[in-house]
Amino acid sequence: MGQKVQGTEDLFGGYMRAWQRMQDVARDLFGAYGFDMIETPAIEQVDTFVHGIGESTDVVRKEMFRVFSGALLPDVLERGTESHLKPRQRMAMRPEGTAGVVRAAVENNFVPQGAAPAKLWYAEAMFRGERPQKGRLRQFHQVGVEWLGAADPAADAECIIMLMEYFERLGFARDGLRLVINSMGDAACRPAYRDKVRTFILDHADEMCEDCLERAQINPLRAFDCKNDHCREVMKGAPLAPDNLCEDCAAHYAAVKRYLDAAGVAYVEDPTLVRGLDYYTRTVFEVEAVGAGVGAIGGGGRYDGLMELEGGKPTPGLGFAVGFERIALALAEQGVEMGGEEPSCVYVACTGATERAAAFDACLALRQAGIRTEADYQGRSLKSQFKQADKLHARVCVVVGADEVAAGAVTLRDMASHEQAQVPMAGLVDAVRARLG
RNA sequence: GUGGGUGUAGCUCAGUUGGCAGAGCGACGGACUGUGGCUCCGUAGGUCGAGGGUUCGAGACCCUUCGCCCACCCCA
Repeated sequence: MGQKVQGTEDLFGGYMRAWQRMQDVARDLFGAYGFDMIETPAIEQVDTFVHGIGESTDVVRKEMFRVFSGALLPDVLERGTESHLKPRQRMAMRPEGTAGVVRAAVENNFVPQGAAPAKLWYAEAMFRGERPQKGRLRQFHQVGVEWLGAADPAADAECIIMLMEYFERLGFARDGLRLVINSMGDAACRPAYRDKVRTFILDHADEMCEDCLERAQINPLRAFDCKNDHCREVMKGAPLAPDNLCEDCAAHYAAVKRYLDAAGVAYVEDPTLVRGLDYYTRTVFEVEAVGAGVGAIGGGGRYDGLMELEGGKPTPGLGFAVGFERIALALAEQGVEMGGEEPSCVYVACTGATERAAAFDACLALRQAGIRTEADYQGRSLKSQFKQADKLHARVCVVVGADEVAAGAVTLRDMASHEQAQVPMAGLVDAVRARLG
């Protein structure tokens, strides 16, 4: 009995085609914006993620799959610590894509001083040790982009515009999407703002839930996300990020909004939008499919300090990631099957063992011409071969019978129109091509 | 990590107070011997998630265990 790991899925059939379509559309669209594809390792040193994502985040604290070789694991278990391990022996499976790409950019010097920005996109599996539920798996797939070396607010706007265009090309109606934006400030103004929110929570400590009191210590901004109605009510009085931006951040945010307005992209400003990863600065955004009930289907923002955190020179950056599984769910709920139709083919039917060799030749010729060709390998009757042809969505059926073999020909049947004609074996490929249009 | 639900044919699920494992769909074959979709007829297919227990007898009751789903937390 096969056993897969909890919260993982096999990708095949229409689901596989959907994932490939995500990538095909990304290649076309992101390519037009000047992005090239990159693939980074599925395992990285733990520090790559810890530095980038942030020590205080849930992703790092409880959701990362740690990787030890079979030789190291007993040792780690016995000592109850990994502190004796060398950095390269402490690894984790990537829980998101940005940290690895930024690490790659640092190591390979993608953005030398004074150079044009590096623009990269990826389509990869991510791993998080959470309990699975709808739209949340432990191995899931994201398409994302990272744009390193661009400080211009136009880059923020272009990123968002490209993201919305991407959703549209995948089959979403623009009014079925909700784009939410906010600015979280930068190293100059965020720490002070954070402290203000912490102070606010502590001032209202007797009214807040325990989780929020813990958040006040670890990451106070996340109290805005609390599901507790009373906490939400209290937090309405809390200081808001956009009101606490330094001059530069305020100007940047205003410019981003101007560009979005100019491009006619609708957005909702949510001064309480907080993203769960620590590396974000200034612009953050999220997209949800209205009524899909799967959470955000994409999100991202600017991370001007991340290159430095990963050991590089100060370099601005921004990007986003979208979740394949959630997008597939959300589209399905809107009646859009992302995987599209099953492929059609040409079916070669033969009447018996004597004609099998000629059918074999016909198959090879068609396949060498790049035409998807199927045939019977179970000795079925001609009638049931036609049933098979129908199930396989054959547009043309090539019949190889005794008469045809004797005449050095085959019969072509157009499955939709029922038209039939005999053509010489030598002209098979051209005749089929003509039928397929 | 916490809480709830569920597991019977390829799929969706019935299965009464414990008494010979079922339906629909799908698959396969056939309806005068070289032609599909519709219709009709027929056939095959199950370690009832696994292990143990109670019983003359367990899919059902008890214990254990595993898988999966949903929700919380968090996030894509």
